[in-house]
Amino acid sequence: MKDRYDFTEVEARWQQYWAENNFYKVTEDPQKTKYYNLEMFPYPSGNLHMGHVRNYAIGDVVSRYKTMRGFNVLHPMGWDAFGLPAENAAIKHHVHPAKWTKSNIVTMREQLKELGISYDWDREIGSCFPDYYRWTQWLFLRLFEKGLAYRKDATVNWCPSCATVLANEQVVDGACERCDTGVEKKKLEQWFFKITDYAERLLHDLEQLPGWPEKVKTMQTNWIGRSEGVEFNFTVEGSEDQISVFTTRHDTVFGVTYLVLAPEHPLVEKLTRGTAYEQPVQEFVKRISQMNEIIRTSLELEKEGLMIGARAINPMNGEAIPILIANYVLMEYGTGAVMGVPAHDERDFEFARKYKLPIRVVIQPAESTLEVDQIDAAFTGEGIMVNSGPFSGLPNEEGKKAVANFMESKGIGQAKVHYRLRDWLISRQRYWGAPIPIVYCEKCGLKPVPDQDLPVILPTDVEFKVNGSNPLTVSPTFMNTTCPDCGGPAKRETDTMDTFVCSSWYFLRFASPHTDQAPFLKEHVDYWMNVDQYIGGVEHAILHLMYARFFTKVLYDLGLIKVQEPFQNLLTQGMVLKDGAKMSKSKGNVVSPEQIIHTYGADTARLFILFASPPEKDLEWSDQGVEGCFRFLNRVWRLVASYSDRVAGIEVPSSFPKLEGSERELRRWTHYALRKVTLDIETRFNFNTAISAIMELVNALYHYQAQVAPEEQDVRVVKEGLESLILLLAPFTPHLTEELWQAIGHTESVHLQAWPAYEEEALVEDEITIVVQVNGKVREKVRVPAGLGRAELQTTVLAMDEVQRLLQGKQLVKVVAVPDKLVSLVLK
RNA sequence: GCCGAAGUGGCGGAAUUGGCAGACGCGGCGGUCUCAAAAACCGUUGGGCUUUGCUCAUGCCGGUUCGACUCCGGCCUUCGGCACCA
Repeated sequence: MKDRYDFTEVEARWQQYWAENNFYKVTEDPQKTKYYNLEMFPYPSGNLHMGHVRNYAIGDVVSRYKTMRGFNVLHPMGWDAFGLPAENAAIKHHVHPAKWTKSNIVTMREQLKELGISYDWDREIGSCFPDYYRWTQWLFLRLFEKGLAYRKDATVNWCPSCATVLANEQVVDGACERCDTGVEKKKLEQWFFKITDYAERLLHDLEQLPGWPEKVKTMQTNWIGRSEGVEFNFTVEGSEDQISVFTTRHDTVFGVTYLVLAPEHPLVEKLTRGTAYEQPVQEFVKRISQMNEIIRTSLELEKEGLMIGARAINPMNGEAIPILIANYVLMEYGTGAVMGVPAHDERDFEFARKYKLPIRVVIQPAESTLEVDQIDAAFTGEGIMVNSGPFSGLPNEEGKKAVANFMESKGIGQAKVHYRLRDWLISRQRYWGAPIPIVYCEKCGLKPVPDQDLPVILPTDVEFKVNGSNPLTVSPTFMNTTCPDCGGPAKRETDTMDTFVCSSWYFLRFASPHTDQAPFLKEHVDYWMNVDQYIGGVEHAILHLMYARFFTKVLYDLGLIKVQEPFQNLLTQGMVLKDGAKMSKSKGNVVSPEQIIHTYGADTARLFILFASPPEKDLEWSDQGVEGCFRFLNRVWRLVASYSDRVAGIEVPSSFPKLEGSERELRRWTHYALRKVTLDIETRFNFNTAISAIMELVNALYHYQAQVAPEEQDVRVVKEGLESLILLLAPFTPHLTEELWQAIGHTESVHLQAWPAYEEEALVEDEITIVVQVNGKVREKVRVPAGLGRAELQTTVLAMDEVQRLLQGKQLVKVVAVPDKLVSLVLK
């Protein structure tokens, strides 16, 4: 064995060994318990960044640990390979997106291999390849058949400079993330997935996910935004027209003093046509609709409204109240009309003050009395209903039920649940995405592409213009097709799918990555699903994780899979920071993984990133910390090298006789580390404390080496320590440990070994240090036999000279003795 | 504004069930080796003080307890998410 730790040579050699032996290939094995471990697949942007390294290092520890524990581990990797940057590269560098993406994949695959991550590369997939997106299209068609994919007019984010629609997440502070042009609102016919049909299940089934962080579940709950209320109608005075409103405060329905419609409400035009209000209302509506949504929905924007001349009748008390339109009422939520109760709603109060609308108190708080002419804020708390006809005197929560029942029995309205969640807009006016498999026939109209004609392939003979327009719309070879029904001329849909569609089912494709019969084979998916451990950044807490859950439920309903939730356990890793900020080119604080790997090796990089912080917390990068980890691995190397010749031929006995002194101490450290590392990984993924226990074992081994003369050393105890050290370190630093495992006399890979068990007896100590506290402060320490009972412990401690000295001149009020821990004395 | 998370040495962090606060690592200081340096190794390292010991100290104020980083009440700060959702 070499004296020096040559990481470059060691890492290259073992990577080659793993590749040549297809070492991490996995197949379905009904004899073994499966474990599906998945990290979020990356967008192939060109290079791995530290966030990736962290994500995949964490995942690799889990995989290698579970494998050593005897599980049949599925650990795949692929590429979320459609998306905007490829098109930007096409425009800027005149490379085709496919070519650019492929070369990025080659680079990043190489980098992942250099990190020594244990992927089954035979299962690699890429969402931009026809053998994958064929099935994305196939799944689209299943949603289409179920009515879950549909077209409707929608107001979308439009970048005039790029001539395309942007996703909400591509709009940063009201501007296009790419060219910084202000985003406009535009009405376009777009494709949607009806995720709102699944709102209740998506919300309810969160309860079935105890292995998810509370934080993520809360975020999803808020995003779905369930609210219970009633929907009921006001009648427009002197006409048959009904205005439906939704409210969660039906207990305040007798306090309604006006009605507000969204400017886009369909009745606005009808009610003002030919009246004196027509002109000003039209101007108002035009002005509001030209505002972009970011400004319009910001809280800073002052509430603005306008009377439209008509009045509405409150069905509960027959009162006629004015109708207004206002900028703060959204057409997309509820019914697009809101009842105004200024006394009990902050927004209504502000609005009523501004426009001198009447205010009527209908809920009185318990402690005080609200007077209309004195209140300076809405009262939104609990109280007793007043001025509310037959409901006066009821506590408002009870009143809610009574009003709802009354409305239902009289046919005025009904209880209803609304959600904040909107349908998922999936169409993009982009080239580099999965084409939506739809054609428009002049005669037959909108027709789905038949399954056997899939995939609808992206054409390659296209040109990318600087203005960013979708080249599909000017590609005759793509656009012109024939109708699957009548054979007549037809045009293809030129929109492509949001990349989140592709990533909503990729975890299923890993079960059968190469089949051309179906998106996945049932026997494979039923064996592997669901994902036992999913690991990725918290930035996907809502979008990706919600969409993937939605797809899973749809596929369950279609009978294609047996699980209703895709990810059993979720680990959201923290960010990698440098100087307290997220690494970014503009801040100039980027540390390149390649650079670190070439200077210190992959094992050092992995070890540092796992040691610096627990996985779910943010991690502060430290060059000196990396060096510390490198020093540690060198220390491990030299330790093993110093013993390798002496221990190679030695067998570690299955049990040791009762040892004393240094040998006993060393065994205690060995088994302490075995226990600590096992529990830290098993129960809470705290790799940082697991690694510190391994460091303590190394310190103990060095200590033993320094304290005991070479000829006195017990090589069996040493070898047990070294073997434990190497096995415990194997999931963290896979290359180094392969090398060291061989060096101490083994021929099989360290990663094929069983995870070592710890021995409780080796941890037992004969004597324990007990702390003596006086009035809560530590005053003395004493060694006593382990397991000494409460009474004996108390007697022993009280008999001590030092303790007697402390007691002098004081009165002993109370003694608390905790075996193996402390004795606490209360003195007066 | 609402929801959530977090505040511990010079720094990253540890303390798993209420029981010695600061494990492990970084950095600092002192030493060994060396002509010298690097590397490596050994020792030391929360602050203060009148230094065999005492005292302060886990964001702040209070409470419960023999005993609180940990539990309870009230605040402050930072970060993340949502934000006119009727």
